[in-house]
Amino acid sequence: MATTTAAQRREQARIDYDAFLAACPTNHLLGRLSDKWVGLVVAALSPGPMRYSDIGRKIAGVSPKMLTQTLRTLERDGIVSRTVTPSVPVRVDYALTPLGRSLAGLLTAVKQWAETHFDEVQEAREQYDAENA
Amino acid sequence: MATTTAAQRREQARIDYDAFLAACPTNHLLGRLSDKWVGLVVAALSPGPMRYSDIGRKIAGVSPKMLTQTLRTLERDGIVSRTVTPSVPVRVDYALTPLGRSLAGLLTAVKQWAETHFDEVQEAREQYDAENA
DNA sequence: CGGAATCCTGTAAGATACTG
DNA sequence: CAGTATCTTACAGGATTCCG
Repeated sequence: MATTTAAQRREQARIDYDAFLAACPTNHLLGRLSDKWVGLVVAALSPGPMRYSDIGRKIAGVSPKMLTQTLRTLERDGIVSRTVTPSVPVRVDYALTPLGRSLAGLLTAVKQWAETHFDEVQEAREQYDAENA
Repeated sequence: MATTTAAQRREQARIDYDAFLAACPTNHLLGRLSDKWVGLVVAALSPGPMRYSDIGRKIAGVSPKMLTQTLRTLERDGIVSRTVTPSVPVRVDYALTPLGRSLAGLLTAVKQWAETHFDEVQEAREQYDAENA
């Protein structure tokens, strides 16, 4: 009998499941939204277009690497647009696309849910922590 | 003049910002939602209560460690309830709380957004990849 | 100014084995 | 059955430095 019993079967299942998850739009979107900086960048860009370093200043604490990385993936997904103005010092503006504004609306919905139920979560936590002294 | 110019200033800003983010309900919720397994567990529990190993079997590819960890944090946040029945082999049931069902509703909203705009994202990506051969 | 390339490190996921 | 304890990796995130 093969020794493939517990571990290998689960590993295979995980591979299949990862593929399934990668193909799942919802899961993918959640991964995107949950990214530490994505929410902040979208929020920063909501009022209007901004330059690279303005975003960096507004977000305060982001390294250039992460800012670029975040903006790149958002640009690739059609969430933000990138406009280069080849003046003497280069000028690059970022703005939300229509799709990006739609995403901002979704974030607003999440925000409202969070604000509505935040105290319930807090209460549940305090109770849980009290019970598990 | 002090040598604290670029790096240290940003580090300080990051500390402040981390505190700000930790206190932000929206950001915190996003972090929770984005957790790889949370969405799956909530989805698995949506139809009704389930036992520990049933969830593990349904999710397929989750290690006992991650399953327990996920369930614990969800329980602490008041998203799921944990019921122990001290029979001969112990039996533990997990179920969504009202708050958990509310969260499931939010996930549904996210899902709908994802399904609605997924093709736009796909298109944007293909175009982006084509331009950056 | 707006990035790209490189290296380094902390965290956290996962495998594995064991317990009440 | 329902976990816990431990170990090991992988990779995201950040500092730093240099280029167009």
